[in-house]
Amino acid sequence: MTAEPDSSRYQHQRLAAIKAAAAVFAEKGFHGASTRDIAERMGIKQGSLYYYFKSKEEALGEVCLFGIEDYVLRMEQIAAGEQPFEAKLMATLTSHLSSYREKNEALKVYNDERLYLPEEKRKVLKQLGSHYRQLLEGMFEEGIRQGAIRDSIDCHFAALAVIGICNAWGDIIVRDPDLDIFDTIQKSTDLLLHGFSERRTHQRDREEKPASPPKKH
Amino acid sequence: MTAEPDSSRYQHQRLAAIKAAAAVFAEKGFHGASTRDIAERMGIKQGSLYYYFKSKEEALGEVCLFGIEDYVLRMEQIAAGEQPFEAKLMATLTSHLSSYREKNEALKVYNDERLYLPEEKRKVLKQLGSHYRQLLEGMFEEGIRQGAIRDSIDCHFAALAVIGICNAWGDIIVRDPDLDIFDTIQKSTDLLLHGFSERRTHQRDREEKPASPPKKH
DNA sequence: CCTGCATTCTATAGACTTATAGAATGCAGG
DNA sequence: CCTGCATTCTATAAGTCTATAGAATGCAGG
Repeated sequence: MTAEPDSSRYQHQRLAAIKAAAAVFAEKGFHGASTRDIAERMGIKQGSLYYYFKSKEEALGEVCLFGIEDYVLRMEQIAAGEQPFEAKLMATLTSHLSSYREKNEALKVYNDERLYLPEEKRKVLKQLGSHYRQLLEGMFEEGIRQGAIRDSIDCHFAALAVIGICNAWGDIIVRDPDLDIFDTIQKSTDLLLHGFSERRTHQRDREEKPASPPKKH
Repeated sequence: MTAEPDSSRYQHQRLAAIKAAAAVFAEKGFHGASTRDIAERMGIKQGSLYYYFKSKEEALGEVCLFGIEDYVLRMEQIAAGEQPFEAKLMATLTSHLSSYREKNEALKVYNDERLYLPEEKRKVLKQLGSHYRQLLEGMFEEGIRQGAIRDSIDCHFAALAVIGICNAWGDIIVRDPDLDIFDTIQKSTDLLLHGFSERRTHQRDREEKPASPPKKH
């Protein structure tokens, strides 16, 4: 161990391995990617990878965990905050879509490949995912109590819809590095809050937009 | 050819092969599935599969095509119709989500695995997909002209969002055969049209809900 | 019954993969 | 300099997979 008690070169290289695996799995899929691909991407030989992972499957597990762990954490902070519902929703989208840029491909791998993990590992991830969804559901329930959203909203449906939209944009974000995330976040938040329909009356708003005169056809 | 000019046993079996491949690819992914898996599912031996496909890749191409071809057709009919915007949107969701049930897994395979096809085949599919999106964009433009939706809507964004939501639900539909599709269609259409927000004024509506008093927190 | 054709089978070549074992390398500290 | 440990390498066993070749099967019509 030379110097630090535990986190010397090993920890650093293991993380590099996880990131390499994330990139390769995201591009070729778990089964389409070979351990040689991963090793080559981090500049070592295929066999050496097994110094860091017991198996290819373990690598997948680590990538998936890496992909969601702190994005669940961020969701907890958002949910616990004091902002009004609209701000929380936007913060959620911001956090979720930003993950797709920052963490590169690990979140995508979690979404697309986790089901190739053995039952046991999948259960742990499933709980994290369920927790995320429940936080979101709680946010919607709070929104209803506060009168920010309609009380006819099915919170379970709403949470799944938000997650679904985020992941749909995630797919696009990962493949198109030029997409303006912030624009997407704003438009998506607006869509989720207000829908496409012409609002045919003033809301309570006194906002930035000069409110283009509600021309009807 | 025994009887019919062309579509004797061969055509029938080839379709069976495409469906078997769709099921297996959907479950295990293109690379995770073997030609043996496909053959076994249709009750023949691995080598016999090559009587129907030149390669595993060709099978993937056929599955993807099978997955979208007539769902694009249905979209054309919807777009060309005379219904108001709201009805067209709902028809779109109905068509899209129903495809996930009817066509079993082929549409899912199109979504998840088509990028493993060689450039050339992918281009054909991409055009079909783009066409679908353009039809949807046209629907939104028409909706704006008719005053059904806000003219601030970005039609390109809107089309991608609708497709994204449909595919997100598709993932869930394929894995959960008990999900009530019709309920999902209705809630999703409502979400897309009106959003989650409390509408704080009478629209033109005279609907069922007695409009719970807009309590603020 | 025999011939011809469509369909399926068996067997296998050749390539590629995961995972392991044991050797090499290089650095840290005595 | 030498020893010990962490890290990486080489080589390979054992298995799987795609695709092909040629044989078997069974049916239709003469």
